[in-house]
Amino acid sequence: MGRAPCCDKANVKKGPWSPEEDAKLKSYIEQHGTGGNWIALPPKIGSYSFSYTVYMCVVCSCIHQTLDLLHETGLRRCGKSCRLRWLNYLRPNIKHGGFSQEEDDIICRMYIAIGSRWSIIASQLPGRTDNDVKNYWNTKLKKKHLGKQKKECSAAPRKKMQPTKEVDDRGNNNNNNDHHHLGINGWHQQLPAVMYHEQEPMRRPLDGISFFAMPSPPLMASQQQIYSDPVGLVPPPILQEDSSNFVLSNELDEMLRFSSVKLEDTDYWYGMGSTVDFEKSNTLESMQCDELNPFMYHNVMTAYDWLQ
DNA sequence: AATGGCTGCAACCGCAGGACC
DNA sequence: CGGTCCTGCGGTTGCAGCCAT
Repeated sequence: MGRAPCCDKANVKKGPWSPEEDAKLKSYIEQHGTGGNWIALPPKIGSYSFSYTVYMCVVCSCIHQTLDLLHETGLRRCGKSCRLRWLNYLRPNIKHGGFSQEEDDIICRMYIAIGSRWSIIASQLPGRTDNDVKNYWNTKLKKKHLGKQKKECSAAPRKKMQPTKEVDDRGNNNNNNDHHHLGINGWHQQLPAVMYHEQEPMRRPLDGISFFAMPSPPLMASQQQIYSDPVGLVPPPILQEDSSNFVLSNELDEMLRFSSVKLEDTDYWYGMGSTVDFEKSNTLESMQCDELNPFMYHNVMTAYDWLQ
């Protein structure tokens, strides 16, 4: 049995919102939504998601219950569309316009650390929505950093890889919209399986971790020579070798304990995709040099050898 | 001035996972 | 405990405006 549609699609308007519709929705939410105390409620995970949940409970339900009224006023949008419009455009304190250099840096470093989890990234950027961040990455930052990488790659030629077709997880060929894409997503499929590990899902939200001060994955000097940072995002390593022990901040340790260090995006610049998962047993703090280093080094060297 | 390609962004679609029954 | 529904999220699309020719 299929899922019931979220709304009566035949009677629901789609497409761009008019100023009149915006005004109606805003006024409706101001009257019913902010009139309640959902914003003042303590967050469950982060104020962000909890607010949305409560908002949807109140507003979506109201929209359905008062569909006739809304119909009379001409606002015939489904709850999903209303939510999106509110979250991405109408809610207070939304920032529109250019991103600052600081925001650039945060987006890039978080993308390297956690990938395309736009809502988490956006939660670190007050006034920005996940949609904004996603669009900004896709239209500006990705190209900006790929451009840098291409320069570096041309300086050090390596085995050519063929990004012949973009193929998504469902096997669809996405070439027909490549004006939006850079044609690199399929590269990992040409690599030896050992180099492409499934990305581990995060074990829990990254609450309590400040990404403003988030350290990048540590690399030894020997690795840095090979696995250099072509996009210029990885700051100098924060660890020091101390009698074969790595000295790491508690923050990094905490981060790695519950998630994984994702090297995928730096890898992408070389056409690789790999994830190093430290989640299982040891914290990095307790790892010996020869435990950690070969683990990371293996992927790098395997990839490097293969590319020669 | 016309037109074709490119870009940016708002909005939609569909899936994953959790809540609920 | 399995089925259904709902919500939030990331991926994708459509289109308006800009720019080069």
